[in-house]
Amino acid sequence: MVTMRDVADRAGVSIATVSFVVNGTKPVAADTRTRIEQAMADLGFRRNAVARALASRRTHILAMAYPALDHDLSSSALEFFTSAAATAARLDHHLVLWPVSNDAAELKELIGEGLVDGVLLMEVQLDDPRVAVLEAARMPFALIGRTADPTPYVHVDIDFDATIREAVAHLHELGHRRLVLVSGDRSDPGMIDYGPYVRSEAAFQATAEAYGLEPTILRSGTTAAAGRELAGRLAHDHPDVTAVMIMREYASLGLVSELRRTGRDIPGDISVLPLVASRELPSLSDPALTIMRSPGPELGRLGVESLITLVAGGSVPPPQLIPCRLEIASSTAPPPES
Amino acid sequence: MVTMRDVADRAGVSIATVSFVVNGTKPVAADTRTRIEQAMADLGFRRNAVARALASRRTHILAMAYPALDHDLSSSALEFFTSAAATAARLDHHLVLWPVSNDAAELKELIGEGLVDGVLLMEVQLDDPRVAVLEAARMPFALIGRTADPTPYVHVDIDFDATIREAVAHLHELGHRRLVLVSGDRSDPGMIDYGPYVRSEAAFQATAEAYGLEPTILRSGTTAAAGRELAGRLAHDHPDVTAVMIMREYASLGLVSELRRTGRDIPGDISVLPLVASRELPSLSDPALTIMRSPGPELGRLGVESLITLVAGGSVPPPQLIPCRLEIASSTAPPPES
DNA sequence: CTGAAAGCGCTTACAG
DNA sequence: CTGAAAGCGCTTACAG
Repeated sequence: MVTMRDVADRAGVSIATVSFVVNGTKPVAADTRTRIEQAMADLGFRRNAVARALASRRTHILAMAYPALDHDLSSSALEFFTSAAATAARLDHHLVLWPVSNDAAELKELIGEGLVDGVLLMEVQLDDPRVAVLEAARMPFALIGRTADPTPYVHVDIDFDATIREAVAHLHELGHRRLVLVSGDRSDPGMIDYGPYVRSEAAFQATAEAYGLEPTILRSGTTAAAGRELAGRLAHDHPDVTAVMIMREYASLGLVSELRRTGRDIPGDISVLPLVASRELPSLSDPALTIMRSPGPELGRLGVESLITLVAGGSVPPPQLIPCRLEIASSTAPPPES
Repeated sequence: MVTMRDVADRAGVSIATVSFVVNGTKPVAADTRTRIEQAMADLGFRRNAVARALASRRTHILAMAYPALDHDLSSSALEFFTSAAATAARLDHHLVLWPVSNDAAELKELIGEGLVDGVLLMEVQLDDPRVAVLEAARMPFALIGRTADPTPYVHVDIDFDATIREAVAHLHELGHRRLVLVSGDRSDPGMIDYGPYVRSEAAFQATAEAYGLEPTILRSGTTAAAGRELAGRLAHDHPDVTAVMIMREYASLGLVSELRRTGRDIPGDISVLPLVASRELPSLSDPALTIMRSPGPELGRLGVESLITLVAGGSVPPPQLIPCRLEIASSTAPPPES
């Protein structure tokens, strides 16, 4: 391994001066700098990340804490991870994966090791015990999602208000007046307080009121089978509904396939609009789905950027709320003539 | 931060002795040990991972190098990551994400930082330039996948031979005699040499020969749309085929939906068997798909275990080839009477 | 603009 | 069984 000592010797300077040019920490005379840079190139020097971390008290490592397999994160999560890791790399950082459960003790242990400068907290609950652990440890963190009152914390999240507004506007423009929002099943203990459901439902109530519509809300599990079951409930309990906004992407596949199987035309008889969908979803269904696409990559990037800003001790970065964007395909159209 | 110095002072010993009990490195008298453990508990000591790493020359950090979004890794990849990270944690390690391209220079830079003890290389090509980089840097690594001749390297991979054998056996037992294997499109430059395709095709040739069947091989892109297009080719060019084994899971969804749209009953007229599928796939389709399920979690675990063994300098862990397992649902059945 | 030196918090021969 | 001390490869006041 080539160390600063080696570089310093070859350039005829002290290791402090080498450090100054490597980090740009202090001005160095042009010719000295040139000699050092030459020596580094000759020897193939790379600054050791561990020694740097110990001396500077900054590891430049960030942790991504996510509850392993608690829900179907799958494809959005991978987009998110990749974007976050790439952003971290661009800003001279690394990203470690902490697939910790929502219980706080495990997180506390990991923090104690002193390996990371900050934590990105995914799948935040409205009342999240992990936040207290992070605060007590004075560990910088950013929320991906929001607690009930996220004001005191650095956070980035989907803008559910704007997402619902755009979705409703799209359907309303097409002529739909009987819309339903399918939110997630909250019977699961961990899900009672799940922010995306709570906020979307509230946003739908408000938006529907603004349009003078009745805000019908249904719940569904996450699987395609749950989506199929939903199709039955819809036909039986809400036969007049002409458009469905649905938050679970796998369930939307089951919903569409069961609706078609039972003779409903999509989008002729009923429009289907998945709300927080990943890139792959549209093409997985027939007809291709119009979606509100999840801003996974943007959230990953912004989460890391915000966290690094916070760690650097600059100003506290403002919250970032990013709406899903409408991507039109073939599952929404004007309602049938009535 | 509580350091070993603090613990040593409170227990009335030297920091060396504290280190011995923390790591179990050397025998320590029972009462001394008790005093130290009490002091650690009182102070809430946690050994600093960075200092440990610098002194011991082992960071206990592993890197997961994967080409970001080169293909559709999505859901299997997340299972893999999570399993790998959890295994790492269980063995006192961390996992960092390196979404590096397949080009070797970037990997070399990262290795140079000295942050990681070893690298897990995903999406290995038959002739992979990254392997040379790793070898030159004397960086321990394990392949997830295989180079053309993986013998010299620690590797874990899907056992394509056994997977194809079980898939063919399943279909043959049902009575199918006209099978087709749908492999991936290799027109993409990076894909010409893609191991999973190459090995599956070879395995199918061999297995078909053993059964006295004609080994028809088609290629398809990864998307659902590509799967739909495939349905047309199948009907037109291979009308007598009664069973399709297919390697791309999204394409299998398009294939099934297009077959049904054009009036083919599944599994009545034709059986469909996705070969390296993730857990979610079966329920995403109607009928639910019988699959050969990808051993993502097992590969993640074995990859990390093998790599840690290698890093620890023990014996070189043997290759691990894990077959996909047959999970029967509703897309395979006896062929129609002819 | 540059250097000598302390120090980050551990591990690990070495000595006793 | 335990301790004193060197050392891992950097950063960072401090002095000049």
